Amino acid sequence: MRKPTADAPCDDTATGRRRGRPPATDSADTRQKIFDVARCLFAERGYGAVTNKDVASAAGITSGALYHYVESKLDLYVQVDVDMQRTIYRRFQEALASSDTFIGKFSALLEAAHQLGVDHPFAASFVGAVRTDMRRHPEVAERLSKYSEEREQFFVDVVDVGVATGEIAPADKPLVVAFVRTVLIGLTETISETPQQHRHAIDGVTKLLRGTLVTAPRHETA
Amino acid sequence: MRKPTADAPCDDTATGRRRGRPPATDSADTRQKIFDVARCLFAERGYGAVTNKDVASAAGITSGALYHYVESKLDLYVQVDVDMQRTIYRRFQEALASSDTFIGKFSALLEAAHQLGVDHPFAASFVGAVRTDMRRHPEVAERLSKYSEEREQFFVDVVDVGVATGEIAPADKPLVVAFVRTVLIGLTETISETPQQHRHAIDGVTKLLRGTLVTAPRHETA
Amino acid sequence: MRKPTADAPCDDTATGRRRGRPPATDSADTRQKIFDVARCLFAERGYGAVTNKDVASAAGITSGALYHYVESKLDLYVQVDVDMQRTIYRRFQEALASSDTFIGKFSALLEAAHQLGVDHPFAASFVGAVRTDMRRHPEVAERLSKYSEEREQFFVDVVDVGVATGEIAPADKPLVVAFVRTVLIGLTETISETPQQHRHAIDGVTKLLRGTLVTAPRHETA
Amino acid sequence: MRKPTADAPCDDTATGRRRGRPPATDSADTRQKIFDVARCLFAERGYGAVTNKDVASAAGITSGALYHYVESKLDLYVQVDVDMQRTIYRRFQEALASSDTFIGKFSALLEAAHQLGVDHPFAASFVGAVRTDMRRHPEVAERLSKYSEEREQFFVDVVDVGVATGEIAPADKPLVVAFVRTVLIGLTETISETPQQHRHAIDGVTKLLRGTLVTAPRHETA
DNA sequence: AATGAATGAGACTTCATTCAT
DNA sequence: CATGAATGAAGTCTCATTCAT
Repeated sequence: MRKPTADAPCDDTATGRRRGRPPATDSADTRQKIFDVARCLFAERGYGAVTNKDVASAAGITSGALYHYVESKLDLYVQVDVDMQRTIYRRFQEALASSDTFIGKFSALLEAAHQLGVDHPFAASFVGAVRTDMRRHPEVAERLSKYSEEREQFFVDVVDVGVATGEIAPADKPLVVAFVRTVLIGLTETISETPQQHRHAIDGVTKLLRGTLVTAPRHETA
Repeated sequence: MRKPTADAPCDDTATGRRRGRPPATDSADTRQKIFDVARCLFAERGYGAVTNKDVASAAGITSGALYHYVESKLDLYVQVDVDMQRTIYRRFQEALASSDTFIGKFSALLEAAHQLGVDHPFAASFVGAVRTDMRRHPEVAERLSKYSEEREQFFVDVVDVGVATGEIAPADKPLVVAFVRTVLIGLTETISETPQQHRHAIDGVTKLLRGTLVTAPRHETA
Repeated sequence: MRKPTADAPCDDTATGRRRGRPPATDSADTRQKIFDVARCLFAERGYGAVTNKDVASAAGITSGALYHYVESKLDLYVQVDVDMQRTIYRRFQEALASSDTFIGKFSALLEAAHQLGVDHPFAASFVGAVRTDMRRHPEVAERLSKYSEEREQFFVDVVDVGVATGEIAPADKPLVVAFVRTVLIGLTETISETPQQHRHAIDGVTKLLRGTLVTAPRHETA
Repeated sequence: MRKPTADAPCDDTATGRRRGRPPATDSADTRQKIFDVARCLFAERGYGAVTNKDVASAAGITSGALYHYVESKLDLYVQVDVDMQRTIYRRFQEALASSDTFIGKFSALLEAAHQLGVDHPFAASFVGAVRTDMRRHPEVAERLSKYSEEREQFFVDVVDVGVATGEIAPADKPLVVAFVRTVLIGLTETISETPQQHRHAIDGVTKLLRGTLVTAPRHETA
């Protein structure tokens, strides 16, 4: 069983090595290492600011050797993203299944997002990086556009439940969709900061939804 | 009066200069043009993906001539950011002054953010780009870190008002700070999309704060 | 008036130089130098075996500076070829105009080919290199295919004259076309060797056409 | 009996090995396959544009395994060439023995060249590739120069026969040597095209030698 | 005999920056 | 003030070759 190394910081192991095949090498290990460090580096610095050499030396190989595993830097990025999607969507689907109401589903979603950040910090911030990289690099956008469209539909589906249960007035639907989207994007963007702050943000949203975060001021003045 | 060009898309071509060399090739005009297009380009593609040549040719000059106005690409970025800060903070201070309550101030803040997006679309998304670029490019972070710290304090100050007015329980303060921050970041990230969606997100937050966006479901099931 | 430097050997001038713009530089001179050395190097070693650095340092610049003059190595190659076509076709058209018979035209063509080799040795052998490079590098073939089709038609046109004058039996037309083509290709391939041998080959063909090169053996034995 | 695979196109894919590891994976089979595909690939694209991986995968092995059979890419190329020389010279010597006159020998030579092209199309165009590769790659030239000198002597020997039989005036000897060489090179260069055109070229040369290809025009005008 | 992981040199290309004019 | 020629560092990618297995 291969241990999940996703949580480790992006190592920068550049061990000098001689020519031919290194002894005791497991290809699957190297592949895993590459994807782990790539996820981490892309999450932190984005597509453009990460070089092949960065990835390779963090994975303990040379940049030429990367090409035994991926066809190009873009291909590496895409594969990392596809991996992510799988992980995230499984968790999110489970979260959604845990309740029948909008508030329940949305809270579970936030909770899942938080837990993902705890379990796989780079995975979560990679998702934030992707949105930015799609705007900045046309070649990334082209390859990932189909996935991002799926993601958008996701928000709408959750809100539709709220309309069905009566929690949300049909006229408010666009407002809630936009709100959900804004909050999830905001959370994604801040996930790489302290888990404590992230926790706070989620609790804030949850409390606000239940109407217990903010009350009318003692004396209205404006 | 120089017309505000911030709203124009980042021209990617020198305007077809009719009638030979324009008589009013004023250094100030060129300077303004450079900053306008730089703001726009940096907002759309970030620090790393914009080249000096992109900026220069959109401003109608060559990349060598840029160095008459700025010391380096980084310097240009920083100056654009400083310009932004001034514009934004004036508006935000005005917004804060318009009310004495947390809800009032926060709503005004969101309104100001929205209006900024309408008046200067690139200015607003530039702010979002800066946060990302600071994470991705250490040299940017180093130069802009002092401003971003000020920004953080801003959120805290607003929430402190809510604690003082009794709208926010002292224990909830970190939750509200985190929430405010998350929403504002989420809004900044989505500002470059349709104004309508942005409007919806803001209205959603406002309604939610007032407790009229989401209600308990007709029949609780989970 | 710029002197034709095409005849000079491919210089390998690598003068160390400091950063910015070098003093007393004429862009047209550098451009001319680049094309001259490129023609020469491509002629000698072909598209694949010539590096940008080879061309650049022979032209006295760095390989990055090449990109002020051409968009890519392929583009450089194509431009050199286009230059060549012009020179060659002007000469060949003049040669063809000098006579009304097939033998006259063909002899004049061979003479023009020889003179071209004397005047511009690299130009002529570049043409030979092109045929090979088109076979070896698909990207070259794609860009130059239209020119090479024109060239083929050329041979046919010359032979058609011979059919019209009665020098060639209509049934022999394909044989003569193939012969003309074979000889011209053979000459192109050997042009980079000594001019004396080239001269001999041309004289041999001419004499053969006039029936005075080879006679029946004194006593036929086989 | 191993079937001659020289006529097959250069396979670019390992044959789908059905039924697991073939029992007769004979080292000699693999060796033959390597040389066959190498000859074909080098003939089509030349030394520089063929990679070890191209050869290996067309032979159904990996590029590392190539090194069990040859010491280097250059070594492979040289060995293919040595193989060629043997085949070609045997045929050419047979052709020369079939007649005692220059015209007879030269015609037989052309016929042998054509037949070689029909029997082993890649073999013949490989010879053309070698001449080019020797000019383009010094390392190739160094290894093959001794063979190419032998080849040159060959032409002289044939012509000497013609001088002895009186078919060629002694003073014309250099012209005929150069002509023979030009034609053979021209034929070699065009052999990879349609056999029909090749046939035409040879018939054209033969007819021309016998004085029946081109006659004086009906009315001389120039 | 063969694989396939890995190296290291070198290719093409981009780009921030410098500087003579 | 502006151009545009040029550098040099760096980035993506290719490839001949080596070698543990």
